[in-house]
Amino acid sequence: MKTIRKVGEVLRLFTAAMPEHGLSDLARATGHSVSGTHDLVDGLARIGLLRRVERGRYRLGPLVATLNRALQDSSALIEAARPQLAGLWRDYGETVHLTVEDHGRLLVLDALEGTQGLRVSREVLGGGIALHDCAPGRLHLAQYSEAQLADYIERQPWPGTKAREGARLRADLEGLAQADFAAGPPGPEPDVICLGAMIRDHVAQPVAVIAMSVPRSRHEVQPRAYRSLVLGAAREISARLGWVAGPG
Amino acid sequence: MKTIRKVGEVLRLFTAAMPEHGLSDLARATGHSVSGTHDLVDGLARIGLLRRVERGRYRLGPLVATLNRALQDSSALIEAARPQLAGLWRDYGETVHLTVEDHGRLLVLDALEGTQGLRVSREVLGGGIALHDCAPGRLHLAQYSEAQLADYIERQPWPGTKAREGARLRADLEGLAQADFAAGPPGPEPDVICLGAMIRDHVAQPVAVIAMSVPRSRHEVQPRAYRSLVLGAAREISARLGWVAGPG
DNA sequence: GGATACTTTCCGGCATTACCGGAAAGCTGC
DNA sequence: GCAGCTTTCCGGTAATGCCGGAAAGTATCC
Repeated sequence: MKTIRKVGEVLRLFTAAMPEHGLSDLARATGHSVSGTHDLVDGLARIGLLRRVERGRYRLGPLVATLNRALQDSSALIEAARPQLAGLWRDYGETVHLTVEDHGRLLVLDALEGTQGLRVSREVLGGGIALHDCAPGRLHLAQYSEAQLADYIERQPWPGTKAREGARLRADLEGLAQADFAAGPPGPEPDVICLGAMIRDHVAQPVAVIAMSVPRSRHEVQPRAYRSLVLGAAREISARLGWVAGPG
Repeated sequence: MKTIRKVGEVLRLFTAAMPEHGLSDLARATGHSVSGTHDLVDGLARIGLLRRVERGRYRLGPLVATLNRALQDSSALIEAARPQLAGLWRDYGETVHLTVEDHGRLLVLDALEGTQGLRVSREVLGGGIALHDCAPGRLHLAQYSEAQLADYIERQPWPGTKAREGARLRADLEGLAQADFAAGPPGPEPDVICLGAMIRDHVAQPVAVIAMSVPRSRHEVQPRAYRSLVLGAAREISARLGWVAGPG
């Protein structure tokens, strides 16, 4: 894509030492015509990668900061969650994940595999597992609007009637949005229990799920303790992101 | 530019909550064909605005961080210099500038105009003043290689022979590179003295010039004091940028 | 292992767009 | 007011982007 190559050429001319460039400077530096370069930088200014600071002079624009914030924030979310993930992993030796929802699928941002002899694989939430097939995914689905959920159900390759499966899923999701917690076997793994708790940001928006996956045999011994651990870790992370617990 | 508009569309889909996207997700979200979207994201990956993390999945790429660093660093340079600029301005009430060199011209990154009744305008270093016409500019020229200087001289619209003017300029620049200081009237302003000192970074590279502009009548009273002030401010800023004074 | 289903990758033809020349406009200096 | 330079604007044309469809890759199911 020649145009995109030119975009790269032009953007790279903006450095800390040379934060501002005139039009003819850019044309000369890239070897293109002035009017062609004008069309290009005007286009970049329209999308926000550049901004025009005075007649014919340009600097890097707000989209750069926005994209970098997205880059940093996703890193920031991982950084914010890391202490609790590492804490659970160190103290309990179980497999832990940090997940977000991405177009109807689960995306793992961070994962630490358990250290005990009998452990759950970190891949248990990998490979594009369907949201409804795991506790973190059901928590994400619990945040969906009715329209989003209907669309999700419509796109599932279910045998039998979708209406029935959909009703069953809706029943499953009932209450999860408020409890901010879900637990159950992931996918076709009856001997694993995966517990997930919702992480919220400074405006109480759900942003991610922290999950712990445990062999059922260990979970059965003290299931309420596991629930408290995971919920507690999620609250600590949410607090770090600016969430303030309400009266509820 | 339709391609650039698409670039903006696609890049904006990458957020902290959705840092990774598959190809068909991007195509669906933008309404373009899968193969067309593939061409586009492949192009963006080649220039570094995106990066391919696994087959058909993309995240924001290193050029975003690089451009943001350029955005931040130019801000960082202004931030690093601001205390000294503000200090000189507050303590002495004279006009101060922070400048960089930009394709054979002086670029003002920051400026504070003097507060006394008789003051030098902040515009004195504005309007694309030629480098050789002011002290900060001559300091920038002093860092030029012989080839760069020859080219600069060649491009000057001087009456009379360029050889003569060029020789005169070279004589002017002699020693500035080592002294890291220059002073003199800017442009056609015999009643103003502009003093400039070079700011260096952590690898001793010249990055900017701090300049103070003073009515000649005040400069004449204690010229060496002004020189020390400006050089001292430059050293403090350089130290903040990681420069370590050598034995020289 | 083969079939199925889906996504991604690749490639060439064609419609669309980017590119540029040149005119008009803007700005500065004399 | 003129000269010299840069930027802005616009339309014609050549180059490129866009996409359809085939091939390749991957995962799941039987």
